[in-house]
Amino acid sequence: MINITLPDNSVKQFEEGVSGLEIAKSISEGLARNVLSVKVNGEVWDATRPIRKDADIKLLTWDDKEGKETMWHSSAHLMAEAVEKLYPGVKFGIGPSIDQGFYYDIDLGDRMISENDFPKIEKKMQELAREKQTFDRKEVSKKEALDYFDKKDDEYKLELISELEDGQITLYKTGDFIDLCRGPHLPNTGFVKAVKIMSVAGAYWRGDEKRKQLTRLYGITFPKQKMLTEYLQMIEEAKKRDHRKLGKELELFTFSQNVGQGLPLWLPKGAMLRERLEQFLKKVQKDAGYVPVICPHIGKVDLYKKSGHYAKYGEDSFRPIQTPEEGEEYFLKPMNCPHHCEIYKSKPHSYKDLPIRLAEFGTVYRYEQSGELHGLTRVRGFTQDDAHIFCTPDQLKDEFNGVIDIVMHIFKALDFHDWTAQVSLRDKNDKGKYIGSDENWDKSEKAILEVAEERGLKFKVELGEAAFYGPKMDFMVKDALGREWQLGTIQVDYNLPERFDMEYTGSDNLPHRPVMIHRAPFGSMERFVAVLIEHCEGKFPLWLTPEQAIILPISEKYQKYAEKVLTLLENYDIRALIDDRSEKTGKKIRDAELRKIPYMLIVGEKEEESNSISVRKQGEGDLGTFGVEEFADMINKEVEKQTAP
RNA sequence: GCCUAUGUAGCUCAGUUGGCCAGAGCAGCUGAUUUGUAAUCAGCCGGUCGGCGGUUCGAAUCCGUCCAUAGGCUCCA
Repeated sequence: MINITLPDNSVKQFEEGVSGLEIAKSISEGLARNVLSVKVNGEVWDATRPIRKDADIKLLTWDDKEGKETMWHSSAHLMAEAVEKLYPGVKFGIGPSIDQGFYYDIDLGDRMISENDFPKIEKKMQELAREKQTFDRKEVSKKEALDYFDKKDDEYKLELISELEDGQITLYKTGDFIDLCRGPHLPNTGFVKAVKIMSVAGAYWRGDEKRKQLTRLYGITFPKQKMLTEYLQMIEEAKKRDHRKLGKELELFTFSQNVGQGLPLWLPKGAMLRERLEQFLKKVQKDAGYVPVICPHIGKVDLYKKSGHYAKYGEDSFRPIQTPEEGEEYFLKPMNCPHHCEIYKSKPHSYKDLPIRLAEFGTVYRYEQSGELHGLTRVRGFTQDDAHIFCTPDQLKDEFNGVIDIVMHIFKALDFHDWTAQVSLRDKNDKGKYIGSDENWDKSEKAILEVAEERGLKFKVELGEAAFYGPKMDFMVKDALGREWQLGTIQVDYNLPERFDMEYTGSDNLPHRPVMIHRAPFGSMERFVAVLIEHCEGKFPLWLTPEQAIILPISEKYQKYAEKVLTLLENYDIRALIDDRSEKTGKKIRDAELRKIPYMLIVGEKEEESNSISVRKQGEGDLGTFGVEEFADMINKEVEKQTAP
């Protein structure tokens, strides 16, 4: 007999070799029907795998993250089995579970799969699921594994096996399909009740663009049909928040094929919104001791050779511009830092001057690959809310903290809660990717980690994600469809001060090297506005929205009164307009609701007589009658509250 | 850049065995209506069917190519 400890710390005795599934059955049949896998001493196992020693266990169901992973990973096998039956002779790469579902990378040879083929794959998967095939685990030697996949001529599995250690290789067999796999898996395929192939895409083998491109099939499965329906509905809802759709509908920005790919055109309403964001940050920065600078959009190629950017990105940039005379080449600036370095160098500095914080909303141009462009989140011309802080090594930590303060202030004013900080460090095994001394890297990486920990930030560390010149902390936020984007960024740089030979005179009267911090709390105005649109579904906070109120006269008779109200509101700095069309009030309300204007002010006979307005709030309905000044005060108080530090 | 799709009026979308002057709703314009909390009525205007080339007696429809867009891969100073 062995002792099994359940999550509630109760201990039960079972025969040696009992499985998670059998333990579940001993508790209740209902539970047994829902157990997908089992966590044994912290490791997720097949629910059918025998447990031979005392153990802490947790039975995993759909409600557990690991339960979902088991379901989806097994579904990847199920899909592979279906594909192998429908397309005999195909070879398989990897097939993991992901955040929402799973995928499998497949080498189809000369054949191809398109969306039209999804239904028959889904049908086959459902057929196989109904057979309740078991996932049979088998521990094999490396040689056995290699022999099997060699016979199958599957070079991808062979490559994976060759990197594994002998003695820890397992195969899983489902129906006729045998796969190299660590597991765990479902008790049987019957747990999969709803199946949907989501999309097909090309994916390079092992993420290397120099290697073969395989066909990646994305899918998702559920233990209930209803869950699939709900999931698909949720995606449809999320699409309504897509900034590309709302940007068009709300007339914020557009693109023109004649201007070029990835070059956004800000329409008046979008521009007003963006300007307000910029003014907001400018004020915050002024209070935090930043000073403005302005630089041109081009700079000599030599400037970027000096900074090191040319060697790294020169070939992948827009081609240089040439002067009419021979010999001089200029780049469209892909970043502002080299210019700001030259500003620092325009005069000698004392340690008493530092820190110096140079800020600029600088528009930059980068040649992004065409397949990467995406609405306003990934573009070829964009404006960074950039600043460079030049400080002494001793000041680095305080300055870093000061920048985080600004980022937090912005997130609060815009009601962003769902962000994570990502600390990107270098990959010490990939030295060629980075420039600068190990000593400086170590120093700056340590500083960032200390700050993150001291502030108690929710952060994760990513090795190998650092910029080529230094480590960084990025603030990540998800878009409507769950894709993560980098917004704010703070980057430490010991490299440019070196390359530009920047100095300050210390109290010891000797020259010293300053440290540089690149930082952009919004990141880029384009991307930030995109994420903001999705975040608030186009219903911007009152302080930001281009149109705060719309006056709706009941009929032309009240046009004069509407104009009077407008003038009053304008005196209170409220952004309002009048809908003077010859339409019924219901129509005007409907249109204003769709334009997501926060307040609708209805004026007719009643209001004119009592010198008032009827206020309707977008999305909420009638708020009752207000005096105009009373309403204006209410609006201005709300705005003040939203932007308070 | 690569894989797979898509591209018809300002917007959303009909239009497939290739066949008369390519349709609808919304938006816009004109007129009527003078309107009370999510769509008043009528008329009108508006399209090189993404561009170019080809097959065909005939192409929005079939083929090629380029451009743009979407989902992914790679990349992201």
